Amino acid sequence: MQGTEANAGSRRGRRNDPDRRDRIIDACLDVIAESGVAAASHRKVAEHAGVPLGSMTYYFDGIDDLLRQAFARFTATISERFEQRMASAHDPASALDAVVAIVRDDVFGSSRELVLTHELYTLAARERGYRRLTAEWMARSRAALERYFDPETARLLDALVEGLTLHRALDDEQSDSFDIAGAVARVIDHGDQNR
Amino acid sequence: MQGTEANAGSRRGRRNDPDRRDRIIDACLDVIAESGVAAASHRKVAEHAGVPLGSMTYYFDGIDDLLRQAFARFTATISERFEQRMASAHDPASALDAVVAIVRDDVFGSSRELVLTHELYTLAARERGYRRLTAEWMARSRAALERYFDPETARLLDALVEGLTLHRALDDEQSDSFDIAGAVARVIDHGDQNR
DNA sequence: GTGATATGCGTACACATGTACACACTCGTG
DNA sequence: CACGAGTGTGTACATGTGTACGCATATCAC
Repeated sequence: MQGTEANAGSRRGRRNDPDRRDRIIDACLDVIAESGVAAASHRKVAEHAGVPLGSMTYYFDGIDDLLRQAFARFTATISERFEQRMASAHDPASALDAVVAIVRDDVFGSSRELVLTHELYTLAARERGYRRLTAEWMARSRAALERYFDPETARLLDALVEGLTLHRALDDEQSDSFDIAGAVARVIDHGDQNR
Repeated sequence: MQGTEANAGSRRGRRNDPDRRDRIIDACLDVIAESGVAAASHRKVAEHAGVPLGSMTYYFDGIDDLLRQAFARFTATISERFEQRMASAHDPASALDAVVAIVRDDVFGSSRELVLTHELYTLAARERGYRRLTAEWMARSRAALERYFDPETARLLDALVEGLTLHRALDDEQSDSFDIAGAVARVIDHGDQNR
């Protein structure tokens, strides 16, 4: 149905020059962040990446493939960074600090990641394929949190972070003065933070 | 720049038959829920609503106008329902029950509202015009919560609900067994619930 | 040098889109 | 009955889209 030839995937050229592939994926994420998934056309991405249009279908099996790979890279990058930051913590208290710092950076940092995240969420809310990506992402961040908190607290923390980020993103003013650390502490204080 | 004629808005016909307008908006939301904002074209919405293509530009000033009005109706509907449910509560405890019930319904109910919400969030994350909509929406739900909880708790609750909904939407399994009531209570118990 | 083979790209094509605009049609007024 | 203003629609057009495919170019064995 969707592969035009049965053996196309593995035979049609070795797909050299991974640098170029990477550049295309990066450009794709840039375009999505700037103008949305809907605007991420072969032509626009190609122009942004400085590659000819023909390269698009050469390096990727259609635009769906490109989008999927772009978001896969995005979630991988974010997850890695999250795990790195969490790994530098050595007890629940410093883990909390790390969480707060991450929220801060996601919130005050460039809106690029925020927009990309929402674009992915939207795709995931409708298509199961992308939901695999978001589910894995969430699982990884929960796992990182569970090194310092019990599972229920970890889940709650994760949800809270998500919600706070959302609120900040969708409300222009208002949230500036919000005390992130206090909110997080309030969720934690109550529970029994173990291990 | 974007109005073709200066007086177009108020003069070009009285735009009768509001029923038809409404039907188009409903159809638009249906299409968005089913296939996303990107797929909500004049033609598809027209077909879905059972109106000719020409009606699209007749009743709305282009597709942006249609989308904006569709989402405006969506947020208004949701907000009203939320306020109604919250109004039926008479003390913090029953208000909590109402919140839990709403989360349940949003989570287990049809995915339509969930998908629409994400589509709107995505738009809002990138365009200020839609952010006005989401900001107002959030303000209304916070105000409803503040009838029973102090502002900080209300904000936290709101964020938590948002986060939980998100998690449930983006993770196929896993969240089934999650204890919503417990999570909400945990946020509340700690704080001083006043008024 | 000479051919062969894999790599990469320019281009064309069928199709979908938003929107404008000329045309029917209705209906109330004289 | 005549007619004219206003309501609503069919259609055409310019533009942008994904993708296939024929052709150029580089690389390498001999």
